[in-house]
Amino acid sequence: MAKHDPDLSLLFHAMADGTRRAILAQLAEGPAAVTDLAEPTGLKLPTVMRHLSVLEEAGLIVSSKDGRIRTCAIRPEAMEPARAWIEEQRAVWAARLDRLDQFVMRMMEENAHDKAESGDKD
Amino acid sequence: MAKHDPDLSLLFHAMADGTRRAILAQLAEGPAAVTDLAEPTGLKLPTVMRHLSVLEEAGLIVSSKDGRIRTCAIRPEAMEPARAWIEEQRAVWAARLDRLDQFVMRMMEENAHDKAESGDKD
DNA sequence: ATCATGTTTAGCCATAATGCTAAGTATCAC
DNA sequence: GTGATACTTAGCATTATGGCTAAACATGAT
Repeated sequence: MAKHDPDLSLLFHAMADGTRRAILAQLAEGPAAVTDLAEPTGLKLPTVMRHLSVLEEAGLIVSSKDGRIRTCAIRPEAMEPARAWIEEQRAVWAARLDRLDQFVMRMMEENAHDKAESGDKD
Repeated sequence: MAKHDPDLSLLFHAMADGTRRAILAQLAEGPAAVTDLAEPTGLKLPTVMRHLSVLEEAGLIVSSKDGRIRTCAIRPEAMEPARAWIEEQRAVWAARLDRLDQFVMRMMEENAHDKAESGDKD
């Protein structure tokens, strides 16, 4: 339970941009070259390059160069920590609700006992 | 399939900060007042207030004021779109792998046929 | 060798994000 | 009312982000 998890911050930050999510979505369909990734965004190449390096530093993609073409590929397993963190919050919250539930149940039972002791004839 | 999904950007951006994730984790255990949320962070109140408003604008928390105390509570269902987006990327990627699989299978079959036609005697 | 193609680097600009302090407002306790 | 408590607002400094252009570099085609 690290208080500051830089990996998670990098991950979420990488996914927090619409352009980068579009790039990831495109790469989910298959590897692509930098130019092919840039075209649908309508942005200039250097700008796209920067997005790509953010994605790569977050571990969400890998890339390799063959000749003058750099091919990028998604690494879907890199999203797992993000998914897991979200899941854990849900789990903690659910556990708390369970405790609340049990608490309420106990209160209701005790209340029933009290009523029974003080006379159930009403 | 909106190209630019501002909600998702807000969500991921809100979760991209360690302090905010710590606050969410604390709130998963139960509602808390602003001061109680500020204390473990070591940050000043105005700074924490800002983090809280980022979380609230993303829909991740709600808050209400009773007297001079503002109580914040998590809204775990707000994380669902983020979880769903991650899940969809995985699904698209998995579907692509399936297609690749089938492609390879077909290639292998055709290759087998070719060999059979041109003579299967080794 | 020359030229087109596909990045890559460097540097600039505008805006947004994260922290702070100082001063304000509202409520509760006396 | 006075003072303490719990935010809230305003404003400022620093750094990060997201876009651009212009120029460099590397490779493939002629």
